[in-house]
Amino acid sequence: MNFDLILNNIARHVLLSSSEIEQITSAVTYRKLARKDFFLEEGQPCKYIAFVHSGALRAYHLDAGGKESTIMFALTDWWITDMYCFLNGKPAMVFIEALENSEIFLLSRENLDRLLDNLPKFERFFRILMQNAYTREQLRIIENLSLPAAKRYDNFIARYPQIINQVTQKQIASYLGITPEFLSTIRKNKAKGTIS
Amino acid sequence: MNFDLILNNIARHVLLSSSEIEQITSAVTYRKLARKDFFLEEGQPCKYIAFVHSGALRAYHLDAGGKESTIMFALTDWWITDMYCFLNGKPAMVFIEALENSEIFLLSRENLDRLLDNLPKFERFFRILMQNAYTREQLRIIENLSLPAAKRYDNFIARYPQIINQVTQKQIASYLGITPEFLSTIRKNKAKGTIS
DNA sequence: CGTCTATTTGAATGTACTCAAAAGCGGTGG
DNA sequence: CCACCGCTTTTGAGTACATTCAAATAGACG
Repeated sequence: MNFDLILNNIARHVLLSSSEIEQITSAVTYRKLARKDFFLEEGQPCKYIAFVHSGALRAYHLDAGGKESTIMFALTDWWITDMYCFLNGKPAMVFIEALENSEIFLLSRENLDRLLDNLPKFERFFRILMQNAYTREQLRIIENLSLPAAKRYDNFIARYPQIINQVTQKQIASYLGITPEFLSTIRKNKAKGTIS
Repeated sequence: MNFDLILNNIARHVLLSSSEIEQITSAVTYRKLARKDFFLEEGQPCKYIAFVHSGALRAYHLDAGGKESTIMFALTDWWITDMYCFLNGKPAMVFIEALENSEIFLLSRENLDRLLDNLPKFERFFRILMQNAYTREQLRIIENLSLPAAKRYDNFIARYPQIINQVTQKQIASYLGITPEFLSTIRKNKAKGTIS
């Protein structure tokens, strides 16, 4: 089992001793997901937080009318779960599916709590993880409120340039809160402006 | 100086010893804000996180066209700042103004870091604060993407029933991402449905 | 009391959506 | 490995939701 990626992800924020490394690696479990497998389904208990070792996942909400709203993408080296339901023991509000064959590390609520209780470094790491998640979502809210769809698309592409190879336009549209048809016309208009 | 409210806010998540209480109370400073005073202005350094001891604040973004987008409200017993800029030392992206005469406690970045370094309990408290902030924003994003404006308004009123006495409709509209005129017609339609 | 801002109302406009159909592309199985 | 099938993307027409602009009314603050 290769823990380099997940340990480096943590070590980017806190320095880990070999004992701490040992406790962390023994707290997580490895799992493979095939393309289109679900890591989590709406209504199910959300028992784990996932670290993406390889591949790509997507979390989305499905409303009564069947409309998908993409909450987040998680590429390699990202953490993902339905955080509210994971932390509060509620049934999941979202689906999380593998966009391609993926490998993830799972951390259960009980093991997370044990790490938080026993390793001050991990408490700090998780605090920083939550800080970053919060400020990222805050920024997304500011953009959703203040920018038109075309500009939000530009920013998305600029911020996550590598993502376009792994997700469909339909999925990007549902992340931006617009229809795939409308994203298509946005892209057409953009192309018109370009001299090639 | 009455620290009961802020200490209780923290003690809701972690138990504090008298030494810890002493370190926390000596890390914060008290400040009064008159109605319409700014706690923070766009472009300025964001040096503090604020705890609202009394009154109410509002954070909003102002775009090039002069349109306001309300990021969050903070009533009594809430924490507020431009978290991204506070944590990363960037100039503020938002204005934070007092909606009425208010009293706040300020915690500087340096003092926050000291508390995080010296008090594991405070690190835990702040982690939980960030967790809650993150999951709240996540929920807001889901609603913004999947619900029509009228439903978002209902949810807002249901979630923060006391807030309607302290903020204007114009401010609520800018929180929901719609114009005040449109919120007005939403309310009119709602009233029509009601037999009184 | 007077002024300034918020709220309501209505008309005209525009942005983004729905529906439908054609074209493109990718995955899968023969 | 190619051909088919299904899903994604594009395109266009018609529509609906929400905006802009303007003006009248109401309400709040100094």
